[in-house]
Amino acid sequence: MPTGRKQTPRQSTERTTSEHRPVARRGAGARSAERRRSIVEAAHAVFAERGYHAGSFQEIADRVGMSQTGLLHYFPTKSELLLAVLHRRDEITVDAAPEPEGLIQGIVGRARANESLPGVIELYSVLCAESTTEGHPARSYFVGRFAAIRTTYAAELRALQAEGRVRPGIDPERAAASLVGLWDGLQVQWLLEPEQIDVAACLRDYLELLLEPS
Amino acid sequence: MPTGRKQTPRQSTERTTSEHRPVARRGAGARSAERRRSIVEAAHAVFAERGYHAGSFQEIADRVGMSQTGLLHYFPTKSELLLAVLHRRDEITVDAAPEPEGLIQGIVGRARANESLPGVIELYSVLCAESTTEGHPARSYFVGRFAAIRTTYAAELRALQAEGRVRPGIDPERAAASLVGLWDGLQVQWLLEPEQIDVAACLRDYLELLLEPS
DNA sequence: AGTATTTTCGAGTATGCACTCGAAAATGCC
DNA sequence: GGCATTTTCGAGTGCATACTCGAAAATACT
Repeated sequence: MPTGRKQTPRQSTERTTSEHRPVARRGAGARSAERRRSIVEAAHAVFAERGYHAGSFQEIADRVGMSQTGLLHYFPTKSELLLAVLHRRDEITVDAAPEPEGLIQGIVGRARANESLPGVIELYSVLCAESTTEGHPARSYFVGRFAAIRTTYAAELRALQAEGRVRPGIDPERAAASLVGLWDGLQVQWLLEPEQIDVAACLRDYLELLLEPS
Repeated sequence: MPTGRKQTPRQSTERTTSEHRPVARRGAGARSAERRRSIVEAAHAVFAERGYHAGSFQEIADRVGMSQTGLLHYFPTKSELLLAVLHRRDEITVDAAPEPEGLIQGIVGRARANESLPGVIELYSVLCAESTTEGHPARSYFVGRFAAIRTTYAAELRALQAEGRVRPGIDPERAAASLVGLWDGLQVQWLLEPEQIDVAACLRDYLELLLEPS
């Protein structure tokens, strides 16, 4: 057995996720939520730039302007902080996602919007691939997230199929997985060479291939 | 400025890449090449399982059955070892790639073949995303590799287009980037849930959408 | 003002990391 | 056997890491 990493779990007696503090409301408490938010924000940036393993408490603490130990008061372990960042990211993208339009408009629009916030994409792409490594704390998060997105897209495609608007011979499940994969794969290329890759245009091309010319 | 990482470059006086030792051929020399190969092999496995940052000289040395310092005799820096691994990977996949068939057969066949060697895919997916982080030693490798693959595919698509075998309205450059992205993105999902994703089938679906039904 | 509570941090622990140094052991040519 | 060279490693360096401990400072409710 090779060395391996320690990363003790630490049980985390309460307030594991982040919301609904128990009951106690004494002392300087109002500032707490704000602090947590700014920490999560800084952690988001650091994990996006460096990845989970290479990102450190120290750097996050530096950015937020407090000591490393002060930070540990809010997030006692690194993986807890990571999960808080990921869930925060969900909130952000859900908030910024009315998606009232059809499948094409919605996806292409979101892809265009993503171009202006590269940090979010970077976090997603880097952590997503990193999470396939052994014992990564974000693994189950990404497994669940991918499954959810795939079923959502598959349902939308089946609905369009019922209207006869999908080109014949398309399998909705496979097309949903392909759509997700295409998006993520293009984003990685875009991160490496933003000039060369037009994520939204490629996605539109693909979706137009899927749908009936009508 | 936050802490940051050291990672001194170290100049590497000679034999930077790996091949063509200078002239000296004395002492126990024949074993050297074999050793290097087994080290690169072990490093390949470790980087695939853990990524570059989380993978360590110590674990690689353990697997190859030698001391960490002994390993450093062959690869004086970690990034040199990484690049050796990546170039070795190129050799492997080029060797196993006759690709005499057409675009579809070739790509789908290679995707199927990849299913039996998950380590190779894992290495590729993990390092590729990791390389988008700041100052990653594999960044330029992946930039170059993506560009090369895209131009290859784009050329093949243009050739098919000249034969009238491509569905009208397809942009070869964007389709090439999409093909690469689709493949990579699907592989990440496959790494997370091998049962749920059929990479080769999805690729075939996409390629059949690109080409004229004929 | 007093006090319970929260927030913050300085100092420390144990560990892992890439990498250095210097020398012993192994090896092959003469 | 002698010798130049290569291969190997033990010991060490300096640094970064996640995380602990205990106490001081800040805060707000009474």
